[in-house]
Amino acid sequence: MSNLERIAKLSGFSKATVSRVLNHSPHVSQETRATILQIMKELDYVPNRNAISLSTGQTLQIGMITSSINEIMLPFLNGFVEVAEQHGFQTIIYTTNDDTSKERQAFEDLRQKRVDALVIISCVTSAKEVESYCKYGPIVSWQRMDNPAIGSVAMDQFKGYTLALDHLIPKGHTRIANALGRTYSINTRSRQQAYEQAMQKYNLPVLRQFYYPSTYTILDGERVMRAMLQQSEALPSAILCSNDHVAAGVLCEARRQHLRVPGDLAIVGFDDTELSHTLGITTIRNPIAAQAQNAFHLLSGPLRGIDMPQAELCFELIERTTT
Amino acid sequence: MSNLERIAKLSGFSKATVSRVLNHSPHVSQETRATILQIMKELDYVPNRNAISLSTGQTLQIGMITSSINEIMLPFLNGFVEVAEQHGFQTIIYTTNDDTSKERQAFEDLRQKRVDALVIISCVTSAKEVESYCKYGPIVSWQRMDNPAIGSVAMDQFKGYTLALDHLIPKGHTRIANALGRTYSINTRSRQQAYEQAMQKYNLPVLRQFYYPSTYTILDGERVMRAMLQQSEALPSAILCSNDHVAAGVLCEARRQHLRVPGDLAIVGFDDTELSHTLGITTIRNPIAAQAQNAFHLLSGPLRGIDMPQAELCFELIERTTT
DNA sequence: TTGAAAGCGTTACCAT
DNA sequence: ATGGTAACGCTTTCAA
Repeated sequence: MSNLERIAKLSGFSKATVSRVLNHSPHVSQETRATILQIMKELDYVPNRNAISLSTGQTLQIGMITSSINEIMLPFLNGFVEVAEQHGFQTIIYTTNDDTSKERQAFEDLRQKRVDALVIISCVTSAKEVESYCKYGPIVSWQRMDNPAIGSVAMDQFKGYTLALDHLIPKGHTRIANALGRTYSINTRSRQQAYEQAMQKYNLPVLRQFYYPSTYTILDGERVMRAMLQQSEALPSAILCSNDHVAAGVLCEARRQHLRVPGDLAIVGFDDTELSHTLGITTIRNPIAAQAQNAFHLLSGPLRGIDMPQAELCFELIERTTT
Repeated sequence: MSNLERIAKLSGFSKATVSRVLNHSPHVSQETRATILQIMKELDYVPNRNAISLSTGQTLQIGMITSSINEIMLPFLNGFVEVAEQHGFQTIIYTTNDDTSKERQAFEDLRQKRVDALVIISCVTSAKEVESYCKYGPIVSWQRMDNPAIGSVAMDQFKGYTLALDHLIPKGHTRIANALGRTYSINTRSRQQAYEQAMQKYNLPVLRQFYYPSTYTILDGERVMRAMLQQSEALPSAILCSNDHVAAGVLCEARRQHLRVPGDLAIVGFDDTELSHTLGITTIRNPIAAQAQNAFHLLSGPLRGIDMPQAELCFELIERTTT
C-alpha cells in the first residue's frame, strides 16, 4: 500500500505538495502536478479515507434512521441518497425496528464522528433525548417532531387531503369513507381533521363508521373494500385512501365485486406513485423525493457552511380515471 | 471534545493505560480502571472512530451493493444487517440502479478502506473487474457469479423447484404453468430446467405456451391469471410462481374469476414470505436470511480471522391451502 | 510555488 | 501493571 509519503519521496516533492495535488489546490505548477499524478497512477495510489476523516474531522457520511425499509419511504430514501451523493456525501442506513437501543447506536455514531449528520425517517426515541445529540452534529427529521430544536421537512397533510375533498365534493359526493394510516401519527390526525372540517363546511355527514385505520398495503385495501360492503349501511360514494397501494387494493377488490369505478365508488389515492399511474388512480401528488432534497438542504448549512434554500413544496391533485 | 490524552492527564495515568481500559485489557488493576472510567464519564468522553480506524486499519463497515431496494431482497438485507451487527459490523448500502460508475464507487471505497468488505446482491460490473478488487478486501455475492474467485451463497434453485413439482405431480397435476423471473438469470434457467426435466421424467407435456416471464409483483400475478384464461387452450391445473407476491396475485385474480383454488387451479409460491403465510399459499421455503448469514460467515475468515461454518441450507415445501 | 513540521486521536510495541 | 513513543496517513499553518 503506497501512501502520500511514498509518492512524495518518489516525485522529489514534499507531502504538502502532493496533498495539494490531491485537493486540487491552484498553488501547484502544471508540471509538478503532472509529475505527481503520473507517479500516483503508476503506483495505483489511493488516499486513505480514515486518515482524511481523522485529519479533517469530516466523514462525508450521513446516517439515516428508519424503523424498517418499505415501499412508502423508498422514494425518500432514494431521493436523499441521490442528492447527498451529488454533494459528495454517502448515506448509511440504520434500520432499528423501533428499538431504542439500536436508535441510540445511530446517535452514538454521530458523537463518535462516524457520521457527520443524521436524518430521521422514523424514530421512537424521545424528542428530548434526540435533542441532546444535536450538539454533536445536525439532525433533521422527515416526520414532524414535537421538539422545535429538530428541523423537519414534513408537509402539512391537511392541505393535501383538503385538495382531494375539494375535488370530490363538487362532483356531488356526499358520503365519503377514509382508509387511514397510523392512528396516533400527526399525519393521520391532520388528514382526519381536514376531512371533518370539510364535511362540516359543506354540511355533510362525518362517517366515522367508515374510518378504516392502519391501512398500508394492497391487501389492506382489499380488506377495506370487503368491510365496506359488509356494513349494514349503504356504500359510501367515495373513499380517500392513506396511500396508492391501499387505493389499488380497493380498486381491484371493487372490480372483483362488479362495482363500477367511479360510478358506484370513486377512489382517491395518495402519493402519486408509479402504481397509481399504472392503474389510472386519481391521487394526490406528494413530492416525497423533493422533501428528501429539502432534508439535505437543511443539513447543508451546518454541515458544509453552504446555505441551500428550502424548496416550496405543495400537493397537487392528479385526476385520473377513478373519480 | 475530550480525547485520550486529556483523560490520561487528568487521571494521572498514561494514554496506553487509558487505551487498555477502553479495550478491556486484563492488564489493568481494578482501581485504575475504576478511576479512569469515572473520569471518562465525567467528561462525557467518546473515542473517535476515525482515529481507531486509522490506527487499526479496520472500519468495521461492510458495503452492500444492490441495484435497488425492493421487497424481494429485503430479507437478505435485513438478515445480513442483523448478523453483521451482532459481530460489531455496520452495513452501508450502495444503491446503484445498475449503473457501473456507481458500482465502481463501492469498489473504490473498498480500496480506500472506507469499508472492510463487500457483499453483492446484484451488480452489472463484469466478474473479471470485480475480481480485480478482491485484493483490497473480501467480496462475497448472493447471486451466482461466473467467476469462481468470488464467493457466493446462492442456492441451487433446481432443488427447490423440483420439490414443488414432486408435490404437484403425485397429486395428479399433469398440465403445469410457470410464472418466471428474469429471463436470463441463472436462477430462472435452473427452475426452467427443473420443470422440463420433471415433466420429461413423468412423461408429461412441457407447456411452453404457459411460460410467463418477468413476473415479480402482485399485479404481475393478476396479469398472468388473466392471460391464462385468455389462452385458447384449456387452463392448466396448476401454476408455479416466481415468488409469493406473484402467487398472491394469481390467487386473488383466480378467486375474482370464480375459480376454485385448488380445485380448478393449484398455486405454489416461492420464498415463504409473510404474505404466503397470511393468504395460506403453499410455497417453497427459501432460507434467504440464512443465506445472508452465510454471506457474513464467508466474510468472517478473511475479515476477522475467525472461520465460521456455512450452514447447510435446503428448500422445504410448506403445504397450505392452495394445493 | 514549495517545504517543514505540527497536528488529528487512537493503537501497539518495547520497556520497566 | 504501567509508561514512553513510534506508528497510522493525511491536512494545514507558517515560512521561505
